[in-house]
Amino acid sequence: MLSELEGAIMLEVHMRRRRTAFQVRSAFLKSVTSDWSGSAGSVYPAIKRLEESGYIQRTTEIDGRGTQTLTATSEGISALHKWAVDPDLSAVITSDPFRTRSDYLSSLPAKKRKDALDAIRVKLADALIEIDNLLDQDHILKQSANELAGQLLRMRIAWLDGLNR
Amino acid sequence: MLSELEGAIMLEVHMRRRRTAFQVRSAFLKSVTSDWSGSAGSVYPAIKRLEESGYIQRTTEIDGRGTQTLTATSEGISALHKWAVDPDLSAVITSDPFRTRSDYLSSLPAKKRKDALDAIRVKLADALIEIDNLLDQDHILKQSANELAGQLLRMRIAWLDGLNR
DNA sequence: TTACTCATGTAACAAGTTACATGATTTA
DNA sequence: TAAATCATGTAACTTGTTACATGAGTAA
Repeated sequence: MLSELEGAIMLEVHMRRRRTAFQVRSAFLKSVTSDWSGSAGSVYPAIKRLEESGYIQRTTEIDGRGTQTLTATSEGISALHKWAVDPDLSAVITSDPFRTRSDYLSSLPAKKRKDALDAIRVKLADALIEIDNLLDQDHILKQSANELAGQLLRMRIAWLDGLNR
Repeated sequence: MLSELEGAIMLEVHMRRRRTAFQVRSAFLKSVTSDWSGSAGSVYPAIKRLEESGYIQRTTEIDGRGTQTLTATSEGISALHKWAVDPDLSAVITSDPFRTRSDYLSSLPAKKRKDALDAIRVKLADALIEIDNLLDQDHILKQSANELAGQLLRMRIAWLDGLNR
């Protein structure tokens, strides 16, 4: 089964029909939801693995720059589908730094707590604005993901507001 | 700054006043929100690091079993607080397998999509029942975390329902 | 006495991060 | 022509996973 990073790379390559490793990296680097750092040391080896598994095909362009265009093979598309629809993977609750801290934060004495929560709310509001801006633009391929990220932030803010009352 | 795993270990040790490494591991292993696997190979080295940083103190009990009780030092408590209230860490949007798949799932043709979403909804409902059961019990120290995990699952289910309409 | 739980740890392996290294093309 | 961007990759290091190794205490 594909790893989360491998699946995300396959998604980029397949959904956009063709991508270079550099474009995949850039997408991760720019993503507001910092799912993956997009570090060269993770993306290039992962693509190498996907190629060795026969999920990705590489075509070297004749542009002197050595640009390599990646496309998903039919086996790659199958593997991607299997990975994407697996119900267990979609039900997993992964680590959330906000959730990890929530009980500690709510246990703080009122004054200290208010200061901490106010600073956090500011950052959450900033992040939300950034995501809402994205939703106003094109980004058709990431619309649901950005929508869900926005909902997550709103959920956190609502939780903070519930505490301070 | 503490890593997420180190912070979570400090939280366990500090919030419960004293813990053995085994108890910390067990808490992670049993946790419904599978934030950390609780593997021995991650917990024991992390505790070693925390001890070397002077954040945790180790007392070996005289029970023949070699049980080692861990307590947080005052430096450890300071580091924990700094880590817990850092606004940037609370605003981070970490990887979410459900969100990663959301755009792919919504792009599927109606029939295929319905089958996939139905299977996922079943798993989400199961996970939600498990969390709601936990909330009915004691678990005072993890109440907020479990509450937020439940809200996350409800959010996913609502998103699925929105698609199938 | 057998099985389970409590208890600590290491070794091999896999995967990710940061930093480095290199060079072509484009834009100001 | 200098700076930014496009483009690919490796090396050292850190962290985490799986599996192994060991042994004491407890309950059936």
